[in-house]
Amino acid sequence: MEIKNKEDLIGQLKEKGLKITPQRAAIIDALVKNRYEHPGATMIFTEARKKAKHVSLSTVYATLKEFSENGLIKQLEFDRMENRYDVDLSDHINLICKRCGTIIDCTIPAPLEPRDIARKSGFIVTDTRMEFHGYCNDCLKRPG
Amino acid sequence: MEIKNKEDLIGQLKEKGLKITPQRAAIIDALVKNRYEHPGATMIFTEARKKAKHVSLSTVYATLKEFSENGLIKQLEFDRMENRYDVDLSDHINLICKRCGTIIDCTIPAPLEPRDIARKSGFIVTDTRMEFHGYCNDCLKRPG
DNA sequence: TTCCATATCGGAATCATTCCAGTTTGATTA
DNA sequence: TAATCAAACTGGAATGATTCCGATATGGAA
Repeated sequence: MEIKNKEDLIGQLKEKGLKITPQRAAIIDALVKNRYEHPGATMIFTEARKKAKHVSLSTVYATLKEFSENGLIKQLEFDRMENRYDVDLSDHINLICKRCGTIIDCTIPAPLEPRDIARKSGFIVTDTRMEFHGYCNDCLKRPG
Repeated sequence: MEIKNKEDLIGQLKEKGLKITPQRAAIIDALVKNRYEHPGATMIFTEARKKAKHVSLSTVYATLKEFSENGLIKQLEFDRMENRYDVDLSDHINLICKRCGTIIDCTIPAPLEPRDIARKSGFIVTDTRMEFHGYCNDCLKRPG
């Protein structure tokens, strides 16, 4: 499941027991069509409106959250910038431009060497962010 | 410069031509003293107040931003959670608990294998975040 | 001591995101 | 095909971390 299309995502929705609505179809369209832009909620809202006239921003947010939580897409979180969404769930590095916000997928495997990245893509790495999210030992022991 | 203390940071301030104020000294104290907690602005504010009675939250934010931009500390950015600050600028992985927000430093080198991390630390990785921030090719060509 | 660029201040503004309470609807079942 | 209801949608209000603002204070060079 490297390259997901609309049908794949709708299939996943059904599997999870989630409903397929015109709004969701339009949002999926927007996500797939603009996959390389790693669109944010605003762009998805604008794009989705072209297909389904009646989509609200609240719905776009709720839907993107729902999709993320169900593993259909990945949410790339930021601080003073809109979150962005990625349909490509495979392991890859995101090259994020501090100036223009462009996000480029980088599939160079294993040894994460900023120098290699730079040489191969022309991207200059000033700051690396490598985080693993999950559950710490203490929380795993604690019930709840 | 693996383990930074108060004097190191004040030295860096001088080097950069930044002023040393009671507020900044108190903020540096808070940063160093709570380094393993990776404190957020609120905790730094509370801690700094214990030393310097007159520090405002605005100043804390401005100062942390200033310090981050000048490379004295590293800002760990989040979406719906306070940003956190790290005095340790060496390459390391941050293990972030999704439930309690604890941030644990992980100094395992090279091949970033979630399984290894889990085995060595008892941390269960559900989500990896590896991002390189910098400048893309297009932006480098463009003037400004 | 003077001086001024830099810091600090509190309060208002920002803005992406979430919450809420009321309405609509997909899709299951009879 | 209609009835049913949990799930989804809606717009507007609320949230909350962070930034902005214009005024005031001050570190440290001369």
